[in-house]
Order: sequence, then C-alpha cells, then structure tokens
Amino acid sequence: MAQSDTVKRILDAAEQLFAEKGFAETSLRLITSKAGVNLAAVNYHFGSKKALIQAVFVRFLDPFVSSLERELDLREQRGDAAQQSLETLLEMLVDQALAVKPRSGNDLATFMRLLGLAFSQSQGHLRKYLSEVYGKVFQRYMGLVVGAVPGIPPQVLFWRVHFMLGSAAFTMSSMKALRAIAEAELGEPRPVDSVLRLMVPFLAAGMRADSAVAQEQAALA
Amino acid sequence: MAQSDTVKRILDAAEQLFAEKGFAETSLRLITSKAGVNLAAVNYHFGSKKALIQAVFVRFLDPFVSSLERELDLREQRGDAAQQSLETLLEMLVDQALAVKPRSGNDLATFMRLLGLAFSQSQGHLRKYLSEVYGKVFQRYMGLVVGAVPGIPPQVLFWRVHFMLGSAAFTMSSMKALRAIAEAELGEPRPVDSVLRLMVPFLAAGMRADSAVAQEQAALA
DNA sequence: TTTCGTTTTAAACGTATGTTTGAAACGATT
DNA sequence: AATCGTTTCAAACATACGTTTAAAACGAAA
Repeated sequence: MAQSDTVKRILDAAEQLFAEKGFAETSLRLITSKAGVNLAAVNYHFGSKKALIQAVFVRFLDPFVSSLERELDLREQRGDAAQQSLETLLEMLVDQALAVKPRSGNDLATFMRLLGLAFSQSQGHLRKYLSEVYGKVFQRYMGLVVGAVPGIPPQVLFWRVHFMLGSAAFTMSSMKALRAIAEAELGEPRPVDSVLRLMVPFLAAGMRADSAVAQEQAALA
Repeated sequence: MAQSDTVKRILDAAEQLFAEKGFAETSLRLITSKAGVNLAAVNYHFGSKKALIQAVFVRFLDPFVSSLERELDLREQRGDAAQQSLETLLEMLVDQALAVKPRSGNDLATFMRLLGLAFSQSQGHLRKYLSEVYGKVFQRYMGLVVGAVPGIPPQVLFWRVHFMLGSAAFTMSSMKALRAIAEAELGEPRPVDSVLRLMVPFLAAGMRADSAVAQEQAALA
C-alpha cells in the first residue's frame, strides 16, 4: 500500500517537473521534496534517475500507444488502411493524443510537452529505450504516412517526414511559451487541442509539395 | 597578442563543443583543455560561462545577421520588398546561411547546429539576449514572410510561423544524427546545404495551405 | 507478541561543476 | 634595467548533484 503510493507520488512529481524544466534541470532533491518523500526513495524504487525518466514515459506513453495500435488494427481490418489520406492519418494521431484521459493535475499541455521533450531533449538512453519499446508502432504508422504521399522520391520523403516531426516536437515542447506569446500579441490564445489540429493541414500540405520543384531547389547548390 | 589568441582559442573550442554536445553538457574544463588554455581563462576573459555562450553566438551570428540585413535593404530599395514570394524569402535565408564563410575546422553543419540550438536548447538568458540583439531583424524578416502569405488569419499565421520555425530548428539541431540515419537507410546522404533547400518548398506549401480547412479542423474540438 | 521482509529515513560519500584566489610570468613603457 | 598593468597558472573553494549506507520504522504473517 505504502509502496505504490510513494511510487505514484514520485512519478506524478517527476512528470510535472520534467515537463516544466526538462530532465537535466530537474534534480532528484526537487522531485522528492515536491513528492513529499525521502530522497533515497527514487533510487530504492527505480534504481536510478535514468530509470525514473523512462518510467515516467512508459506510464504516459503506454496508454497512448496502445490506443493508437488498436485504432490502426481497426482501420486495417476495415481494409481502408492502404488508402488513408494524409489528413486522416494525422488527425488520427491528434485524436489519440486527445483521447488519453488525463490524470489528476496533469493536463494536455503536460502530455504534449513530454512528447516534445522525448524528441528534442532526450538523452541517448531515452531515445534508445523509446525506440526499442515503441519503434515498431512508430514505423508501422510512418509506413502508412509514406504510403499516403505517392510520387515523392524516398530521399525527399525521408527528410519531409523529419521536417514534420520537427515541427510537431518543437511546437509541443514549446507549447506553453508559445501560447503565452500568442496571448500577449493576439489576445486569448487557442486551446492546446486546437493548436494541434491547426498543424494537420500545414503538415499535409508540406508533405505534398511539388517534389520536382523540391529536387530542383536542392540541386542548384 | 597573447590575449586575443587565448580568447580566439576558447571561442573556437567552445563553438565546436557546444555544437557537438549542447551547453549544459559541455564543461569549462573540457573547453579549456581542448583550447589548451588555463581553466581560469574563461572567467578572466568572459566573466562567466553564460557570457561565453553569448560570445560564441555573437561571433557567428553577427556576420549572418549583417549580411541578411544588407540583403533586406537591397531588396527594399529595389522596391520589390512587399511583393516577395514566400519561396524567394526562404531561399534568401538559406543563401545567407550558406554565404557565411566558415572558419577553420568549422563547417556548415556546426553553424546549422548552433542555429538550431539557439532555439531548441537556449536557456532563459540566451533567448533573452538573442531577442534583444537580433529581435529587430528577425521581426523585420518575419513581417515580409507574413506579407507573402495573404488571406490567412493572424491567429493561424502566428502558429504556422512557429511550425516553420520548429521544423527548421529541429532539423538543424539534429542534422548530424538525421544524416547518419539517412545514410544507413538510403545510402549516401544529401549534403547539408541540399537538405536546407529541401525545406523551402515544404515550408512554403505548409504556409499556404487552405486556411478555411485549417479553421474548420481546429474548430471541431 | 514475536518475527522478518519491506520500506523509509537521515546522513554521508564521491564526484563534477563554475568560480575565485593570489602568486608567478609576461611585455611593453619609462 | 626597473616598473607596472595585463595575462596566465595551479590550487583551492563552494556548491550541487546522483548515489549509497546502515539503522530505524513499519506491517503483515506466524
């Protein structure tokens, strides 16, 4: 009883602090004091700070990836998997992200920020771990994305996928700061989920940009 | 004589190491030992590590921003400033970046990575400093970009600009790793400058995506 | 109530960091 | 050759971190 409670308190505190300050900038002392547990509890229950970081990601990524996988299965057995439009595929991702039911004191912005951090701030160990655990689903999804953009050479497609990834990762990891700027400049900012949906047509249009032009651009170095 | 030499050696070492490992992960001891100078030299010549980071950025950003500003002046007095196409504006940025003459042992990838780090890894002090020093040019350029995409509501434009920024920042700061992956998957990877040019049509198409669709997407929350 | 594995605790350990110090070396000027 | 401001240097300082330790507290089972 006490065990799972301490573990949960640590995970909650770590999740929130990581999202606010990043990994390296968040010390175990800060985490444990916010969680109201002893400093040594992290090493006792998780083994190390690195393992704690991984545990935080597993806890919030597992439901997301599971539900994404279920949705992929569903669409595959409906037989329309191969003919998904790019927009539909991107919307699916947004919907799955929005569908993850938030825990107490843990809003969508926190989820988004962690997702962004996973790419932008991840130390070697995290990137390796995440690609081991979730790489298969990621590649399955990316295969569909690639299939939805016909007529683009593989080399160009590779980079465009990562342009897309970068746009999403940066936006999500800077979501809080960007919404603050938007509020100062334009008044009441969009809700987080609305920003996510705004990305869909932007990314889809970029993926579909004329590839002949792209090749030409890139050639005249 | 000895003075400027030590300063330059420190800046060179710091620039390269920052680009390789990031700011927090690069210690002063590593920098000074690579530079072949005494540890205390950094605090003597720059005052602090933060000031050193700023100095590194000033040294490589100044020529870039100056030449960008000259180009903006040129186009403005030619009178075609207001009617620049988005592609032309983006190409201008790429060309200016490519035109910065590399110092010894300092290639384009290093420059790109630092530029990416300026957005993705910047601590508070750096972001604040950079926006103080270069904010005006940045806004001037962004004004042209916004002007080149008519018919998009300001709220949507705001977010698309940052989608663009994110794509560029992420790609540049991960350039080395991504090129390594591209090599493993697709053989001989594109040169760095070619990747930059590949971004232009992708970003331009995203910026011009149908905004009615975008609004609609964002509305059905 | 005693026992025994689990969990919590306060304290210390070892290491790494940025910074400061005070003396030594240097180099141009007088 | 003596002087004096500048620069270099080895060493120490102060602090923060992740981790380990050993004893204490706990809680269910015997």
